[in-house]
Amino acid sequence: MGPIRVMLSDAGVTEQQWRVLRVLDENGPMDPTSIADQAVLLLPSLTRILQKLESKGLVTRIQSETDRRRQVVSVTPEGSALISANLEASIQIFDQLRMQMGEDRYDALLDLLSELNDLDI
Amino acid sequence: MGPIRVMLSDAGVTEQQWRVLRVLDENGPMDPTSIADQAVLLLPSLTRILQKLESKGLVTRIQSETDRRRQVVSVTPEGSALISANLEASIQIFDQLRMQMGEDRYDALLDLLSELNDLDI
DNA sequence: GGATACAGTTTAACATGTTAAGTTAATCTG
DNA sequence: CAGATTAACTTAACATGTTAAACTGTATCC
Repeated sequence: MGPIRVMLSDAGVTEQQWRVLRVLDENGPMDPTSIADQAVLLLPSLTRILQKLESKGLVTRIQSETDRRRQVVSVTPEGSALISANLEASIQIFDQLRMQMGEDRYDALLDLLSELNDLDI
Repeated sequence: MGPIRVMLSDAGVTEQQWRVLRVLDENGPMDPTSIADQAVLLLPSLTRILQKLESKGLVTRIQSETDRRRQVVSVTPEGSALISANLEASIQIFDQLRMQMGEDRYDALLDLLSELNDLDI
């Protein structure tokens, strides 16, 4: 189990749940479609993840008033606490990986993966 | 659904099942641990995949005589037929992707992913 | 204004990812 | 040689990936 997963496992969330929390933390309240896009998740996966996060009390969902098909997902104080308790360590772990691979190669990898993802083959 | 998945779906196998078949096709009969290593799959996943492939009649498993913990997995004639019926098209699809990304970038991506995998973070 | 198409999510079903625990056979050690 | 350890898989349990279908509001268009 990689160090990230160990850390998150201790915190009680999975990698994908963590990713969703971070996206919300960085962008503020937003709708599932946008979250899925930024967290690189398909909507059916996100649906389940949001249900889990909601049952854990880490996020809340409210129906949009203007368009009742649409939701707005927000982080709860508990969710914020979990994020700030782990953000620093999470960043350090990825920085360490970046150093291990070499910054250039690490950045190149992210670029290439992003390019591949955009090709949507 | 990407073109590879479309093709394999028509053939009745998943990407992972296809990967296992190709590894066996290239190396001949081999044991699950080696297959898992070459196909980049964890053993529990491979166990289920081999069960599926066996139930489809695409591979057979026999217990090793010298070490009865160990198995030897082989492709059946039906498995070979499926491989030769799809190998050419499969290669073309990946060649096309390689061209779309540019050979250099495609090769670089494979290198970097392999490097990341070896770091086993 | 009602049938119809479209948008945003959710459900369902099946396959794999991931970790821990279980099983059986081989090997090591005192 | 008996008991402990290791090896090779398998099972189990839970989470996500992936595709198709369903569901519920909104917008459209004759």
